[in-house]
Amino acid sequence: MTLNPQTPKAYRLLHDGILAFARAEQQGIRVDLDYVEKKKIWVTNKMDKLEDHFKRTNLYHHWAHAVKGKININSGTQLAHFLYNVKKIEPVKFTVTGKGATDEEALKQLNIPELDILLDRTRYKKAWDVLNGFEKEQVTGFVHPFFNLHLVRTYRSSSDSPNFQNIPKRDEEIMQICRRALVPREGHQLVEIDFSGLEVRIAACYHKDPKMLEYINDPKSDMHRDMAIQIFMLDKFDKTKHNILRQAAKNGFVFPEFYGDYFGNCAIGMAYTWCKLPQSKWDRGQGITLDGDNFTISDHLIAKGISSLDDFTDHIRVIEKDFWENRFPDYAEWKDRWWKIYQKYGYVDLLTGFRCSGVMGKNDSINYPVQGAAFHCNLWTFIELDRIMQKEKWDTHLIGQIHDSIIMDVHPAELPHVIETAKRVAGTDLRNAWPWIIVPLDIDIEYCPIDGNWSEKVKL
DNA sequence: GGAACTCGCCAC
DNA sequence: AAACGTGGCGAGTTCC
Repeated sequence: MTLNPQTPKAYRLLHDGILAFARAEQQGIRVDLDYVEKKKIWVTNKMDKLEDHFKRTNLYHHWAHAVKGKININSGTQLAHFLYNVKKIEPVKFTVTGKGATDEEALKQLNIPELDILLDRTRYKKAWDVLNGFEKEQVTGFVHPFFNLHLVRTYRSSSDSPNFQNIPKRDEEIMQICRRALVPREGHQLVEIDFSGLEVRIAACYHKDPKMLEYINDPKSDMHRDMAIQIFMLDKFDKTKHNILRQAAKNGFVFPEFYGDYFGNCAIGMAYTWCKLPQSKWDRGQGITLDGDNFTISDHLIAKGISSLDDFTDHIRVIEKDFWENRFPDYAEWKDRWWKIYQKYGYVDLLTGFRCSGVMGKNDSINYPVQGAAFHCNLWTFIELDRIMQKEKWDTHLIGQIHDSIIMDVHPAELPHVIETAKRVAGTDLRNAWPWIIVPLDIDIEYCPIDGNWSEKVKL
């Protein structure tokens, strides 16, 4: 892609950003090499046991026979051929090239217990790959991930060698295995600051939808809670019992809708990923259990008259229509307007002074400027903290960044000052520098114990 | 023997 | 009518 800053200030942001990132790259992140070495063996053992278990199944022997002994359990291609051509199972999911898929979602739905062993092994293999990456890239006990500003078409950053922006987090066990490897310098602690709801807030700077601004400005309001109530037809929202449904609404409906997805995919995603419900007709007792109740999500939905994925999809269709027509009409209008601008001029401009051009679809023309400008808020904050860190000669260092967050290796005595500074830079200075930010911005802080590791991160 | 591709999976 | 944005990386596979 071609970098396309339209103003000296925009150019300057990248120039200063590269220099600040270079300092973080040079600093690096400390790795517990003893741990990595031992844990890789442990993970290998785990994988071997699962492999042995799988090798004792009939499915394995059929597969081995089908490929004349040249079986490779790491090969999705081979598995697809065996399942869909040899065994003639009808795929429930297809890849972009139209072949039967063998990812987790596809295999789970085949209801073949033997395949669960294979899927479990894949989890550990992922962990092994991450640990191996740290080991391969470390130099005298430190990894030095690169943070690139010239590779992403939305003007976000990328990271490599190792990629510091995709270390497992969601799967608790795999997260623990991987993040335990990253530690602070002696006597220090790892701290992460992250912007709350950054992309949603920056999007609001473009479309200025009053309902969205209300959600952002009123700390008592909660868009995801409201959507959970609507989607799952809750009479009363219980913070602990229904938190999983709030997560489902947020990550399965609200965010995909903002990215340009539609109700069909959202319904499938929410039913499968979050509620653990099958694609067929739902029976009572299926799916996740609502915390503190002897009551599953299917019990609840069936009682509300929704007893299959088809019913649920119809339901989400209505909610989508309401979402864009009644809840966020100005946001919806902005999306159409922005797409028309792209169609007329062939480019869209970011609020931060950059231009996106080239062939784009509607979703791109809406997503790129939001993603880019949101990241630039994080970049500006990174640059400013880096500048202050040098000027005040902190024994605290910026060591990484993940789109809307900054990771630091902090001297404990400096922690209060670092937090205070970060809150001021992100919450006040940034808005003063960029008056187009018409929404409040704030950061959440997470920290690890002194001499702890990155898996021990907790909210302040 | 390496480049290019596909697939799957991790993050935001 | 059609239908999810941005990356990196490993492994397997195919092509030249």
